[in-house]
Amino acid sequence: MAATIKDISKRTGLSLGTVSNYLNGYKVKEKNQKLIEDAIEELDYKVNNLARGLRTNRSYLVAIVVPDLGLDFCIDMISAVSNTISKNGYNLVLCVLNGSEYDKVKFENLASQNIDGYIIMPPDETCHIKDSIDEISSMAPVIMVDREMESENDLISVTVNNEKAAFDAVNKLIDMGHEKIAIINSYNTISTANMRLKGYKKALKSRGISVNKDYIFEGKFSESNGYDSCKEALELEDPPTAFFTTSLSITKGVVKYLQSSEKYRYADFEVLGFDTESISDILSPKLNVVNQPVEDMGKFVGEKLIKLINEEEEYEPNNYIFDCELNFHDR
Amino acid sequence: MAATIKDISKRTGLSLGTVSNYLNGYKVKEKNQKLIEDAIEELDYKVNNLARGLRTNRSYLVAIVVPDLGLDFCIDMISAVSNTISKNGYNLVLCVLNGSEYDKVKFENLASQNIDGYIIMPPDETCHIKDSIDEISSMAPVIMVDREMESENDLISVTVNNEKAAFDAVNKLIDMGHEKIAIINSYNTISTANMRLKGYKKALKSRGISVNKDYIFEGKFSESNGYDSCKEALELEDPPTAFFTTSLSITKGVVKYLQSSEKYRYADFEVLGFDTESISDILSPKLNVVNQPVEDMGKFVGEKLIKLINEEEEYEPNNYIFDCELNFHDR
DNA sequence: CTGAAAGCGCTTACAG
DNA sequence: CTGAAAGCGCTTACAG
Repeated sequence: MAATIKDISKRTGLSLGTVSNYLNGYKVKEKNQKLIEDAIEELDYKVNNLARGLRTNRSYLVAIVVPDLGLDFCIDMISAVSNTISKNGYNLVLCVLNGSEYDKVKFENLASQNIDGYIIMPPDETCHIKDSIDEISSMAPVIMVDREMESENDLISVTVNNEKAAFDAVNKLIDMGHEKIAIINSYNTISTANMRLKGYKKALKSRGISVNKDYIFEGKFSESNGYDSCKEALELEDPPTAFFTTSLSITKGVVKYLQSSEKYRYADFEVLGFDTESISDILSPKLNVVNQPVEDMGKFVGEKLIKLINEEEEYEPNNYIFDCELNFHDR
Repeated sequence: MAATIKDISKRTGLSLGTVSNYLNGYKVKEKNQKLIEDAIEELDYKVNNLARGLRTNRSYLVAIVVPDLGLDFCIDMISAVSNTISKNGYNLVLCVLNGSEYDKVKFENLASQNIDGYIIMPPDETCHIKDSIDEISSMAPVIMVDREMESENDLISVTVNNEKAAFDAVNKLIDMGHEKIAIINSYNTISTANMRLKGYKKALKSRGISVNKDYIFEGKFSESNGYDSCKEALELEDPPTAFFTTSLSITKGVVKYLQSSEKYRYADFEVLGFDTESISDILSPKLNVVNQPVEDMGKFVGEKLIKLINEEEEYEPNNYIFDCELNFHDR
């Protein structure tokens, strides 16, 4: 059996309250402090967070809810958040909501753990958990990340300037001489996808290039969407010369098609994708990349959440917007 | 304030015990059951796992400790485990031990959460947490994954047949006509790396090819190790014609070097790597892959841990070994 | 600075 | 099948 505060109390002859005071950083007579420290050492005492949490209404648990561990963005976000909160003594509970029938149950399991704060990247089918988010957000601070989502309570959200990033990226492709640019995107019910499409259209228009509906592809953030859309695009009478892809998996699908095709060569097309840094270097020529500042975002989100939990800051609904970085290779 | 069992008790006129019995699936008069269910519905009552856990010594938390979220193996393992345990009402706490000075603190934070069971993929510098693992393993079931590690208490471990997989893979390269095969590996203090090196040597010997020390590279499981080692290998007087790489990141480094080199072409070398499925298809020619059955392993580990937690199974130290699958492309 | 006591929300024998 | 009571390990006013 693990030692409890009671054991420390018995061994030192001090009351529970005094031991507790020491544990929580309150003043204790130096002599007693020594006594307690020795007892802790000898009994190998560890605070029981369950008990502490029951009293203080704290679990020291932060939850991060993500739609898909296949997305580099998610992984990097988890990594950054994990780092930040662990420095503050918090642990990270990971909840993957992949659109399955279990999502609701998973979220309820989460809710029963008295989580101190939530970081949520909404899955595609947001409806599943919309109510749950509303409910949770009245219990603990919630920060929405990456994708916006309408909610009863206004929430803090942290996103990237998707429209501007797409606008800049497509402009760069035009600078390089491309006019026939396809976009392979997710559904525009997802806020990020919608914004990227907007930026794409805006860029074309700003340069006097008309938007060709045939060049706009919608599907999942998946390899097969990239693969199939690329195939379809190249079968057009007037096929595109460049591809603007809005996720790593879509980009992979496009490259896969180009590499496996007998008719086309990857090197003959310009491919520009969101979040593709990790595979850019292994291709020749390299991919062009729209980099999201995930690490910065994760750190920001983690620190913000801790402050909200500690009530060092008031919860004020706001949308924090980060800028992307373009990384074009030289040809 | 969230409703408690007390509120339900008041509203229904039943005792705390009866409500608790209902909640835990014990028999309750049908009439009372209805009463309770209505009250739960109206008050939107949710069990407080903190309180329940304090009594039952259960946190409904399973922890997974990983060395690096950059490894596909880790991600897939997390994904599989998460899926499995969430079906059983458990939540997953993620702890990333990346070899930093904070590792020890992170692990202690974990330990204070009364985790019901641990899944641990040891980081490179196992020494950091060796003691902690010994300590933890006397409190809750621990399953070691991927890498073996000596420990005071014998533990359950789940690994892949690394030696055989490497043996088979290198044999296949020899079948394809290669004799000058470099291995770019991690340090052989890591059990997986050590086993893979053994298999590599064994394969060469079994085919009468002498092991050339110049072809054996050791470093981190990192892109830069792959890149630098590949460069070094090709600068040898008698450079290799094939590369056997033991991780995704190493493989990426090798491919990156070959793609960016002016002297060499990626297509002229055979590259065979562990865990490289995710990037195989976007290269031409495709990569040869040693696939670890991560999903199966994760499911197995998750289910095993739940059984151990529920004491449906005795904890018996054992090493469960899974087989890898080779995936060679046709040239 | 310290001690005694109440209580966080739940479960668990024990009577009945 | 149900109720009263004790207790899980901690914190928190409140006296002193």
